[in-house]
Amino acid sequence: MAVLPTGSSHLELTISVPGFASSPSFPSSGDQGGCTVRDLDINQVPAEDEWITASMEDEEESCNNGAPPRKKLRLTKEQSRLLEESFRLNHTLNPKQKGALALQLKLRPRQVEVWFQNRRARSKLKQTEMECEYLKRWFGSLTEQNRRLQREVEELRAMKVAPPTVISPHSCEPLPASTLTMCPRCERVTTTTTAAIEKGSAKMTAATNRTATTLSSKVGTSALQSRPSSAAC
DNA sequence: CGGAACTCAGAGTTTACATCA
DNA sequence: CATGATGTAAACTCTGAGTTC
Repeated sequence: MAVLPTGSSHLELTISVPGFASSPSFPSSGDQGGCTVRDLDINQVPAEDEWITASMEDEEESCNNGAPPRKKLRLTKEQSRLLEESFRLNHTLNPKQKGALALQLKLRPRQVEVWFQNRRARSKLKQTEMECEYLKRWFGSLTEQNRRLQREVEELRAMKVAPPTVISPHSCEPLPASTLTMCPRCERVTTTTTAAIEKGSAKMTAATNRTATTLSSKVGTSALQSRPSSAAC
C-alpha cells in the first residue's frame, strides 16, 4: 500500500501559519465589552508574578460577581517558534523540561502544558483528516476496480451464451451448459459452468468488500496494491 | 493485596479574539 | 464603519490509566 506520509506518532505539521493566525502586527484591540479590564499588551509577555497579579486583579474587579472574565493570551511569534521547535523534538514534556521551557518563554508551566496538549490534539486531528482523505481515495479506486470486475463477469457470462454442446466421452450424454476454457498454466481444457462463474463473481465482490473493510483498521499496510488475480487450476 | 491520593494525558468543551462578508 | 458568522487557539473540565505509599 502506498504508505501514509507520516508515522503515526510523529506528524510534521507546519501549522505555524505565516502570521500565526493573528494579524502580523498584533493590533491591540484595547479593552472590550464594557468591563474595565486591564489592557494586557499581548506583545509584552507579562512576567510570572505579573500574570498572577493580573488574575488577582481581575478577580477583584470582575464585572460579573465572582466569575472573572477569562483573558486570552496570544503567544508571540518567537514563543510559538520555540514551542514548535521543542514540539518537534518531543511531543510530551517531563516536568523538568516543562519548567525550563516555561522559564525560557516567560510563561507559566501550566500554559506550556496546555499548549502541548492542544498541539498534540491538532496534530492528531490533522493526521485523522489525512487518513480520511486517503481512505476516500482508496475507496474510490476499489469501487472502480469492482466495477471493472463486474463488467468482466458480465462479458464472460455473455460469452457462454449458446455454448457448443459437449458430449461426455464417458456417458455419451451432453454436458451441462458450460464454456470451454484453456488454463494458461497447465494448458488443459476445462469446463466452466454457469454456477462456477457466478461463484467467482460473488467471490470477487466479497473480496473487494473485505479489502475495503479491513482497510480502515490497517491504514499504513501494503494492502492497497491490487494483486493480479491468477486463476488457480 | 486493596485502596486512597496523586499525576498526567487525552477527549471534549468553552471562550476570547481575529477575520471576513 | 458596524455587525454577525465563522475559524482558531488558549484554557478549561472530566475521565481513565499509571504510580506511589
